[in-house]
Amino acid sequence: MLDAKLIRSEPDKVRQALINRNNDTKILDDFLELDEQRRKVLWEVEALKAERNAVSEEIAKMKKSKQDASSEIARMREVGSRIKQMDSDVSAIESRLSDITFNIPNIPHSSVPVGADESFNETVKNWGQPREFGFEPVPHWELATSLDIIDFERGSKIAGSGFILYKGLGARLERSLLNWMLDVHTSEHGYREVFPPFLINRRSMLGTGQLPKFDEDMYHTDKDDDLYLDPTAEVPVTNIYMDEILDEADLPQYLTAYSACFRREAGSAGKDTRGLLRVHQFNKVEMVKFVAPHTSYDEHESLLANAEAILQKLNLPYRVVLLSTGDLSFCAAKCYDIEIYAPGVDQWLEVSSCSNFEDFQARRANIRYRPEPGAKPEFIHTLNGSGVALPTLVVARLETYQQPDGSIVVPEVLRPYIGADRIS
RNA sequence: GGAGAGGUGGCUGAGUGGUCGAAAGCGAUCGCCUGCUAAGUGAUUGCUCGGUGAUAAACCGGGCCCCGGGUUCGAAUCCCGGCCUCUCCGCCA
Repeated sequence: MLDAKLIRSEPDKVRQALINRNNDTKILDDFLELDEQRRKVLWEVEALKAERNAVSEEIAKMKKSKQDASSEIARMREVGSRIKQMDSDVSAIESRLSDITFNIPNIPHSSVPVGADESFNETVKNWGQPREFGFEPVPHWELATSLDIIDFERGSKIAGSGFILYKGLGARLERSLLNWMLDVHTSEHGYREVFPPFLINRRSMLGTGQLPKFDEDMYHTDKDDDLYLDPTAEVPVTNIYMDEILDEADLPQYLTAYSACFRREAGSAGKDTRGLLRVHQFNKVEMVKFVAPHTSYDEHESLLANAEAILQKLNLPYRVVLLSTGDLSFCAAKCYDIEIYAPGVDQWLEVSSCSNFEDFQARRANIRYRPEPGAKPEFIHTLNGSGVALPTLVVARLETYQQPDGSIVVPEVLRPYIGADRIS
């Protein structure tokens, strides 16, 4: 969320950000009005409390010297009940205000192209050449089904459509990719591995911004637990330091984690959802960074490079897209998407999203650090990027490395993990 | 799931209705002392909201002793609910 002081003092900046994001600005006006109201009521109730504190102290003294304090007590009884009423007014206002604040998106960074939708996104890099085929490449669901490495029908039978059953070398490939990516990030990119819970409480979901806006995209446990299935390891990993004040020496901190990811992806059906293109449960390796504010844009570039390295090692052509203000996600100040080419479906598919949230998530999750010993705590900056998401990676992998006979070549780097050089 | 114990500042830990934002110790910061280190010594040392002010320093006020309610003129302290931790029992991959 944004700093209330910033919204108050520079409302035009916030208004412009909302316009650039193609959002309604009414939310800003609601905030300003309610914020004014809050301070007015707060001022009154605090004056009453100050009086109560002072008189209570006098009462204590009078009682000690055996004086009669009954008229003061009677008066304070009145004051007390007014305070009670006003306190409940304040908390009603504050809860409405926090609903509003939690729904105001981040302000895009100045380097983000301004535009209402994805047509304003900028491709900033192309790497590799899509492979030339001497035959017609087939989509991954055909390859995987005929090789019996993914069983879409039985996956649906067990859980429903969008839930995938990997078999044999398909399962092995899944596991190999996860292990290999984690190994690359930990041994070559300086990340520390963590293995987080997959069920997440409400507070954490608020902290990283999945709630309150995207409730309907999340799986939620029934009964009284009030737990969400994690939609990405970003959530549990970023919230590791919720409500903490880190030392400057603790930064920067690079964490990487595998998690299964659960998303409803409600309303989707049709051509773009076949095979692995849109699933409700998938595997992903995520990278999360906690950094000092002045370093976050450099850290953002190296985060992107860490994700790119995975694709380069697999020799999969990709492009890097800088998202425009209209396509930028709610919490992000700046975001690069990495898309890989999948020849069988002839599409560029998002395989990673690398975002700098600046202090937006840190403020929600209350994650701070001391710039130096004894200094006032400041909010840190958080970043994260997929490193990378498996479904689209597997799609591109299968389709790119397919052979005329329907078998699939295993890239060099994965052979030690899979224990085979070809899936056939 | 059942029974019990407990949750106080960066840490240890005292505090059962008023002068307690909280003793003491440790740690940390700044200074003094010291050939260096250690020891000693003095001072400082929480977070947050609002106001005045320059979105400074400083000052004034509110709130915070796990969280939320309640009792009371007044709550770290009493009562209720919740969360978490530990111990024992049960169940279990």
